[in-house]
Amino acid sequence: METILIPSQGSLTNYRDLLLTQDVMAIDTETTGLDVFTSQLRLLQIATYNSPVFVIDLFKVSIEDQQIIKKIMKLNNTKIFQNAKFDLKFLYHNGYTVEGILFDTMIAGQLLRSNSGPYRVNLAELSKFYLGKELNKEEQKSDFSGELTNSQLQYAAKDAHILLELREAMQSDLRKAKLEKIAAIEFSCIYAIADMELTGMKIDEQLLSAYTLQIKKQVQQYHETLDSFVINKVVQQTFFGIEQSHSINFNSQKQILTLLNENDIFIDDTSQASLASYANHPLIIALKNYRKAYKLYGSFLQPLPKDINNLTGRIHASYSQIGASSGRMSCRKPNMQQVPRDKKFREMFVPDKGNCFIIADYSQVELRIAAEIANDPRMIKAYKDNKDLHKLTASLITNSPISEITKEQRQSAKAVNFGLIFGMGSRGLMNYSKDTYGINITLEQADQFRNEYFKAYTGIKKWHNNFKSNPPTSAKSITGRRYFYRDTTGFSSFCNTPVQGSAADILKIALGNLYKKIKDSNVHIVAVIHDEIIIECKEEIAKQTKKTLQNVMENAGISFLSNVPLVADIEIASNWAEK
DNA sequence: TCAGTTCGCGCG
DNA sequence: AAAGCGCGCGAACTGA
Repeated sequence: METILIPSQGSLTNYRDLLLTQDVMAIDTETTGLDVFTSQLRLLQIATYNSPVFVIDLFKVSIEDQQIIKKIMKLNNTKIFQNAKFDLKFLYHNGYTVEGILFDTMIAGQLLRSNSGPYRVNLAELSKFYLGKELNKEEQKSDFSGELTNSQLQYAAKDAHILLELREAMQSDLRKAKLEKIAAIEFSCIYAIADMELTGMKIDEQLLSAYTLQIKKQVQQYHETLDSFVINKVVQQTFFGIEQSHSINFNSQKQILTLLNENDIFIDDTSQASLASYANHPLIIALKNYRKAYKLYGSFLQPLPKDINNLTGRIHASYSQIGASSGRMSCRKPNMQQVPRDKKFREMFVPDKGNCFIIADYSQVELRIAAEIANDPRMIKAYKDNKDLHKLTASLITNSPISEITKEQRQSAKAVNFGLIFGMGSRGLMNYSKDTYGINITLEQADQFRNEYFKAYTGIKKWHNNFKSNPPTSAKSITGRRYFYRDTTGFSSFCNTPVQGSAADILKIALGNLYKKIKDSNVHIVAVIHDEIIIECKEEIAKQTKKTLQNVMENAGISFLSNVPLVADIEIASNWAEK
């Protein structure tokens, strides 16, 4: 492997034509740290098939060469990265716009991962597994902020160079496994995700601190209420000796259980399901209130300030593109996918001045997909006719006309639809009804519900029966994403995984297509929550952007769903709560 | 003492 | 035979 160090061994201007005519290039970067806002982009390595690897020191590169790099990055060719999101964020943040078709070896590794495949998808592991080559990882964590050693430069070049070979091996495996479609989908939305993380989401800090204070008080209040139920004051042994405590730890399930016993409540654990049997007991009510308030305070409000970036004043959450085995994304620091629905929480998330949000989510996308996959005639017809499936289900299980279905009945049917399709049993249904709606039904009634349900939805019933008689060892989503089940995987997972995964596939198609339409404008994706996309743009272009988003989302399933239409509910909003 | 696990619960 | 699924996070708990 030959290398050319820029600028010490020459200028890119000497290789201009060569570089600008490459159909395929592998790209890697070295940075002084992991955080794009506080670290610097130091090295850019470009490997191609018919030239040495260019290792460019961006601290020292000339203006002319910077211009050439910009042109290279904008080439509409195939660009190979290992974890492209990381490099893309740094490149964009440093003024290098990247275009072209991506091939991400990390994402490919995750898609190809099987029972026999590598569990980890770092470059060394992929190289070992797909090429049988050991990669020295010694230099990976080295410091790239000062003078660079020869070996640092060599390893940097090697990391880019190996990607060319790796892509060939992985592409062939993707083809063999019929994973090319889903790979193209995953690759297409990396740009969107990188842009989303870089853009971040603004939070109104004054609202945050005011609300934090308010909930903190609430926690104290409920704590005092709980205190009043404590009969035997607890003596706590601490590291420093014995301390008389006037209270018990209400976060401790063990201590809570003791407290419940003292108040003549005898249950096995303190989960919501167990508490439900005593739903009207003042102690249980107090406990539920306390837990709710404490959860809001401890899990969301109190830790949130540390996730606000000092430099941008925004929240730049970190998404894991294939975070769930189903194919869904996951999100952390903070997890934007679990921000409470309470108005007070979501209204803290706001666009910049002069901007607005456009918030869109798919209407019942998983049920639509289940209808398609299970090929259920009644469900398909309902969706084709744009009927309300929840009302239909309510009508079927209560044996009353759709026109007489109450709001509450529809709401319950919603849970029934989701629960029963994904394998919930009668007992589960009974508990769910009790926990969620406070509706006490007997096991027999739940059983009756279930029977009526499957009498109505014959396709779903057949689909289920097939899993029962022939438990699968693997499965695929509508785009061909693969699932390999363990021996312990059960019936409900067979029902759920391909449906949840197909919904994720469709959302990712939408993301990829959306990015193509907005990349050259000042429109940015700021959050994605499973079936929901939030974008931020100037108020003046809100209406047309809304149209774009809606079209992209509703058309995303066209090549994979032939029997059910997709519907996106969409709103222009001045904060996240307005939906 | 501390890393790893479990519970409970927020979201879809 | 019976069975909703997928995450991340904080706090408590466990085990060596």
